[in-house]
Amino acid sequence: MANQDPSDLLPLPVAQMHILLALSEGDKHGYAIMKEVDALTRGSMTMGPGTLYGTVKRLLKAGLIEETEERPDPELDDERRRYYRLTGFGARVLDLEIARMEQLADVARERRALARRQAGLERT
Amino acid sequence: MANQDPSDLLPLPVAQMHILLALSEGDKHGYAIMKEVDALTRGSMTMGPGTLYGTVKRLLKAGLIEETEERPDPELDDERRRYYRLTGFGARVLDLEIARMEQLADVARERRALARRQAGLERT
DNA sequence: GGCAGATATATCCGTATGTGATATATCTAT
DNA sequence: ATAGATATATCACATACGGATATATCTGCC
Repeated sequence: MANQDPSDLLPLPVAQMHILLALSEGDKHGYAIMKEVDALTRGSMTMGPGTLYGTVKRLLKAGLIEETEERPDPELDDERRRYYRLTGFGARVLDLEIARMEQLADVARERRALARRQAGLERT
Repeated sequence: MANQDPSDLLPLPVAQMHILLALSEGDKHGYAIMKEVDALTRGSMTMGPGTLYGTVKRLLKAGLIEETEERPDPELDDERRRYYRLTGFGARVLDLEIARMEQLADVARERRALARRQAGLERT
């Protein structure tokens, strides 16, 4: 799969970003990812099954995540589940995406503050 | 156009976000927006004409931006240009999107730091 | 005047991404 | 046993993105 330059994948589509983020906490199965995203965004972003399973497929293909055979405590397991794990490459991409968002948000906040100040002055 | 709840539009597609951000500095015409995005992202994101004009159309339709008849100094003008301006609604959406990105980036950074710490401990 | 290259807008089309609906099946608790 | 949550998967439609192409004007230069 000749892992290319991780920055080629930026900006990361939102759904991909959220899934990688959910997996950064530890291995998770699909349904758990869905609920995690829900919780993390306080319900302001609801990821349905269509988005989830479609995006997971893309992430696997791109090598950002991988399926793992490791199962938790068999007592707690549910054999229907398929667990996923962030790859090293996926983690690098996620870190870059976080940096991109921070940088963009910083610039944006500064600009908006300036614009508001100017709008205020105009009224004089 | 019955301006709905601005948070309904989140998360904002990347191209839309970048265009709104470019316009937050002041009115701009399409080509100038393209170059601004290029500059702002240090070339890591290049917005071609397809993305630009298509996205502008969507933003107009959604009422986030509007075309303005105001032209700068006619000496500096170029009659081919079409100028766009951020609407009040667009500004609100942009602010919400910035907040969303910041919040997400914060959570993400925290999680990644934690994950790295745990990866370090495992090696002991 | 004429040419080259940058500026400027616009559309087309293929691909990527996102989302609701539907389906199927298993698990859990009552 | 049966209801509702859990779990995965696919389909079809809609939206988003990006390269290519087209057309025309402007600007600087010789």
